[in-house]
Amino acid sequence: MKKDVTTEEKILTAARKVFLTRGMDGARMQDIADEAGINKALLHYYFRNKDQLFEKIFLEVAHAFLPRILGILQSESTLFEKIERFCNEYISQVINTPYVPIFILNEINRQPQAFLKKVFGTNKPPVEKLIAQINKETKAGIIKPIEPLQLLMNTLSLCLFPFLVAPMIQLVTGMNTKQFNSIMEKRKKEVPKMIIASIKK
Amino acid sequence: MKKDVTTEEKILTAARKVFLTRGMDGARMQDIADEAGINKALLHYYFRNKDQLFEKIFLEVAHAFLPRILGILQSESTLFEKIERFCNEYISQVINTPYVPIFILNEINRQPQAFLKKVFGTNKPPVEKLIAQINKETKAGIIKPIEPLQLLMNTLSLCLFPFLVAPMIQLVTGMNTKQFNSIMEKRKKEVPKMIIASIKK
DNA sequence: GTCTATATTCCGATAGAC
DNA sequence: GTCTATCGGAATATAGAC
Repeated sequence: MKKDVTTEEKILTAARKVFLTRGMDGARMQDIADEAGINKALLHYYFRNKDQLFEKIFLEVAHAFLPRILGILQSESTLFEKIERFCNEYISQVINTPYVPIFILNEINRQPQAFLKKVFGTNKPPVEKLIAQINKETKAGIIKPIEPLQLLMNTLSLCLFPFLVAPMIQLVTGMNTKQFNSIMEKRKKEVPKMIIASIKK
Repeated sequence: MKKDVTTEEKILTAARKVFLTRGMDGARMQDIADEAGINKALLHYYFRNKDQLFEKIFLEVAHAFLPRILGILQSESTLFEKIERFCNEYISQVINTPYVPIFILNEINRQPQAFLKKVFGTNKPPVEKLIAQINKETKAGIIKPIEPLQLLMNTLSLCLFPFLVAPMIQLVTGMNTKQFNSIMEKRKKEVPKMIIASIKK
């Protein structure tokens, strides 16, 4: 039995749920308290105010979500291998954290510069290495000429966008979450196939 | 000179801007009043309350954004032509209304069923015809077998997702809006090329 | 640490003069 | 139609008992 969850953990779990689904502006401290099975005062006892509680959740979520992308893209594999691994692992991950993409997206919109600093420090995300690789494989005649940014946008678009519109898709098609996820499982193979086909010589 | 903008128009313009960038929860009536150069009381004089003002903006924005998709997809063209026209026209449109996609996305998330009803009436979006066409062209041997939903997701993903992450892209690459838009201009040709290549026999 | 009760702030909405 | 002033409720935050 794991009955000894600390109050702090209960709060964080509840806050994660509420913030992810409602966003900073839409979330109410009362909702978080209810979800955690405690009262509002206790929230302030553990986390001074709403901003700090949100910050805690945001950093945790963002760090679990974003750097993982870069880890794969910076490895020593070939470009084709990277694309395959990325699509596969990232779709797996997002299946388990469905509300994260839109949450992150909204934070980027709310304050782009603060976002970048909080998530990557003062520096920008390190994609130079990947860009160099794309250019190198182009010159080597392995892939067709393509702007690295376009390739990156294609990959992220095809992996992430469906999750953003998942509620709509499920509503229109009548699918449940399980069925939707199995659609996304298929994309783990189809997306890299499509991308690689578009750049392979 | 077009100095005779009515107060109502000023309010609607201001409200559109504030709601699009901050969302329903994040928007303040005071912000809208400031943006319009009037005071709060006048907002309530013209539009009873915040909900009604939001509803007005939402319907206007959603109707300009969504049904246009279906218009193209329901026409009498071949599938390849539809894909080309859709990407071309939709990217053009979104270049002119950059905050709309994320705004729509958040509304879908806030209340999926209400959204569907408000935008498409009590019925669901009429995509049966398109699905039939895809299946027909598959049997005719024109395209490879593909689930219609996957094709639809691919197309929407590649057209829309880049706009959702535009703030981040601009921040990381140092591009301004004009430069970003020219990237999207290129995609008008590249995206349909990529999609068609993936299904052409 | 956890609660109840209360203070404080913010924001949508209304009253009423002009 | 437009304004200033103000109300009233909701949400965040604090005080203080246990």
